[in-house]
Amino acid sequence: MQIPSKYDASQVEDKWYDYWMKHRYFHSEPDEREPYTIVIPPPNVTGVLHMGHMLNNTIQDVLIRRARLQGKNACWVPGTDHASIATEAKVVARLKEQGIDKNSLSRDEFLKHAWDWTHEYGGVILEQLKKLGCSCDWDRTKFTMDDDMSASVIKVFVDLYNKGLIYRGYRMVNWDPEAKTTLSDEEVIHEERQGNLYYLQYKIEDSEDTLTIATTRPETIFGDTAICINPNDERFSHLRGKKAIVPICNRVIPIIEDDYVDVEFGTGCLKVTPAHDENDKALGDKHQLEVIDIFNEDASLNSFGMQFEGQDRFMARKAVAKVLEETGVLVKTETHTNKVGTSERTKAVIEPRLSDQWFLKMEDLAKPAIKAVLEDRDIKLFPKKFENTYRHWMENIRDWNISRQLWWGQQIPAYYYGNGKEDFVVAESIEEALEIAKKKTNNEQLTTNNLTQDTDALDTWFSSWLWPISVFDGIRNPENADISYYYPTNDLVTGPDILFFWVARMIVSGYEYKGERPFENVYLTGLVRDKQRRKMSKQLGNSPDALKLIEEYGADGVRVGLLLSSAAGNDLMFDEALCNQGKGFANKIWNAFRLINGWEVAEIDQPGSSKIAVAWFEAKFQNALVDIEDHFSKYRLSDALMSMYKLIYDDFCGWFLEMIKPAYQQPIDTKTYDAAISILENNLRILHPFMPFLTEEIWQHITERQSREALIVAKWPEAKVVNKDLISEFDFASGVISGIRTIRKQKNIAFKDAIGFSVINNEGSKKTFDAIIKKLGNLEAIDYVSEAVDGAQTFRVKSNEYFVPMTGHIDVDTEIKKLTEELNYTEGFLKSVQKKLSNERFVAGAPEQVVAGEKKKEADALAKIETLKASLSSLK
RNA sequence: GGGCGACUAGCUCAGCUGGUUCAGAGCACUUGGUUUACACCCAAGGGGUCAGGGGUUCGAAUCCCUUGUCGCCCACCA
Repeated sequence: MQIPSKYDASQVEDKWYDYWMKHRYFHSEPDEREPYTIVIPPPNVTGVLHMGHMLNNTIQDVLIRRARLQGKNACWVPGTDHASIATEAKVVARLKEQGIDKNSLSRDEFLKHAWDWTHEYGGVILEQLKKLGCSCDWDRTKFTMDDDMSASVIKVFVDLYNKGLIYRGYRMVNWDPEAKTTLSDEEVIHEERQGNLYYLQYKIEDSEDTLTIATTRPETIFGDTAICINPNDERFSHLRGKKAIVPICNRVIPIIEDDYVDVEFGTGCLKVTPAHDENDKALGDKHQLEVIDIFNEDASLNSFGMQFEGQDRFMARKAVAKVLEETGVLVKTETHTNKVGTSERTKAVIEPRLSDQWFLKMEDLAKPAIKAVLEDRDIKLFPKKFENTYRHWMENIRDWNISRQLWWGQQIPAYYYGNGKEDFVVAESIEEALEIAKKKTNNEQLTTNNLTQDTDALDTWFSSWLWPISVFDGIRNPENADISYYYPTNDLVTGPDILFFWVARMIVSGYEYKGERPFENVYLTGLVRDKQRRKMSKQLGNSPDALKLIEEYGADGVRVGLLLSSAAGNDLMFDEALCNQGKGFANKIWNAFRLINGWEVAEIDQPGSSKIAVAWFEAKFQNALVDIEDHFSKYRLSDALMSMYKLIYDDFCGWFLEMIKPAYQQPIDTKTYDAAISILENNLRILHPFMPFLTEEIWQHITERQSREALIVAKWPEAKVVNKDLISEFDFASGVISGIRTIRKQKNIAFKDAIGFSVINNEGSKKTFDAIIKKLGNLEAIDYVSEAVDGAQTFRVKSNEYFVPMTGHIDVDTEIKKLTEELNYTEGFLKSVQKKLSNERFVAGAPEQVVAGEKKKEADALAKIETLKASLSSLK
């Protein structure tokens, strides 16, 4: 059978994915094994795969595949999120393209369009995850708006309401004028913006006095209901109790005093607009000021804006400023940078707005979640630095605005039976609501027709915060077999940007609804950036097409590329060159397989060099296994991968295969061949989580004649005792081999020409690897001698001296120069060691081990100096 | 404004509670190589006052202080 010398991922990947699916290897059912569970951070149902997803899901797949190999019952639950605000915006935009105005549709009609959209695009991203090799249990795929998922959300809402934790309140909230909905505080991103500070002159009633006020938002003067000065500010003491006149609209407003006002800032007086600023609202409440809302829901001015009615706030700002300037009210403008809240989703500038909204009280709910992470350490965050961030947020947690003025989402299960603010009941269904309403009103005549459901939908995060429970139906059926078996889940892999949105809230809901943690470890990945450290984004166009990358480098190549340099929590500087390195690695392994596969096996004796090679690699493998285990325990996946990379590239391909490789067209002995196969298989086992396709392909090639199960469900290698002595003996031997190669290079001796070789074994080194040195150095023999060999090139490893006899002329001067340099260096080194050792405080203060180490260095250096001197004198 | 974290080779990063893992890795680079597994390869190399300054110590990349630069999170100053 002809095997191509280049590994072609495209020929392989779909084949194995189908094979795994067909054999249902990804599927999990509760059994007697230990469970290992991950729930996917559900991507937006209509989203497409980007680099962040690739990284995130590669990590999850590595973890889940490793757990599967370790014999655990691995279950990775996939799914998508309805992403109410983003999806609704997309649907509205699409309708607009079709000439349909959302407002002309009924809620049900709109939802039908939204579901059509969801069915059309929904799940594309999940199909893309399959290309990446993700071994999710697709039978368990969930969507946050599935009937059972929505029912869980509603049930939780009702429960929290009945516990008194959900309330409806008239509050200042974050209003997104573009999406025309409120947002939670977490969905507001503060950005620094360059703006102006406008100095406006207000007239004082019945007086010639004026008052200058600095504001960033002149258009809000129509909502002014007071001027505030600091009571301690003597500059304004003459204005106490007087009234000011708002320019343009000429409303007369009181001048109030409050020490909230900073005398240093601006002019030391503040215009108070209670409808459009949270602080002003607080001031207004304190001083019982009128509240004038001047904006429509799209943040254009309403009738209070007079001639500016209908203008957008930013247009109005300019227009108002212009009129104020013309009328002499605007005395000056200064540039001013300030932080502006923007919508996470629509990027629109947030407008503080007073409205009736639903809130969840967080303070008490947060307590067990704080304790779990920071005191009991039941949940561990990787990297640990995020615990500080978590603490800060949780300890200053504010009530969560959970209502959205959207249709795409779970509709709030509150039913109004009258016009009063409190005339509502909360229930899981309208029928239940009716019963409660009847009791509450003592009115048996009420029918469902008298009830109107609240039109708001719930924040998407109010459904995803239940994800680890609701995907197992643990809200509706708390004792069911799945939730009992899979919950709590093990690891959660996500980005730090949703630590508050999602992770913290899942912890909260986990303790509230299951009484225990939702997961044990949280692996927070970094952002994927480009080489220039820029965030990858659609606008910049610097985000590569995920599927194209997979086409070009293979899923395995991309996975390796992503993980080669991505420590938890550190941003990942993505470079396609890394994927190419991954692809190259795949090809390297492929060719190692080709080499072994091509050998003819014969019943011949095993050479001593092969026997020791096998023992040595086994030691290296076990040593690496310990390292890898340690890296995994710390979620250092890059380091685990790098350990494997070096093990396979250097130790396996570079050394081991060269050690056992039979001479050209010679057969290999059975013992060595079997050992090589078994070693290759172990390599494939540990590498499988990172490179599932390539490893499965080779595994199946090997096992063609043995008919075993697929690699995906094979067993992770067992840990054995590491033979450290063998490893260090070889490290010495490899130094000798390097020395030989260097001389070959310097003297242009082709590898195929065997050379003579002698050694003065001052170190008393063992001869374990002599056969290997002979083979890899292509030596005629290794002669142990006690005298320096004349007419030879020399090199030293520690105090051992090695000689390669040369037939031609030896350049004595060059040899002397080389030896002298080495001698000078070693003497300098010895001097520094001896200086340390002659320092009494060092000898007294340092631990014994360290002092012994220094003494050993001294002895080694002395021995080496002796041999160098001997060589030198013999040359002279 | 408050907090957190980083700064080590050209690049990306390891270096835990001070001393044999102490100056490292991978990539890149230089030089040589048609050694029949692989040029997506092999071999041999070069390269860093561990951001600057100070301190503690017998000993500091590692601990402390300070300056600088960058990043992130939080925060209602018009």
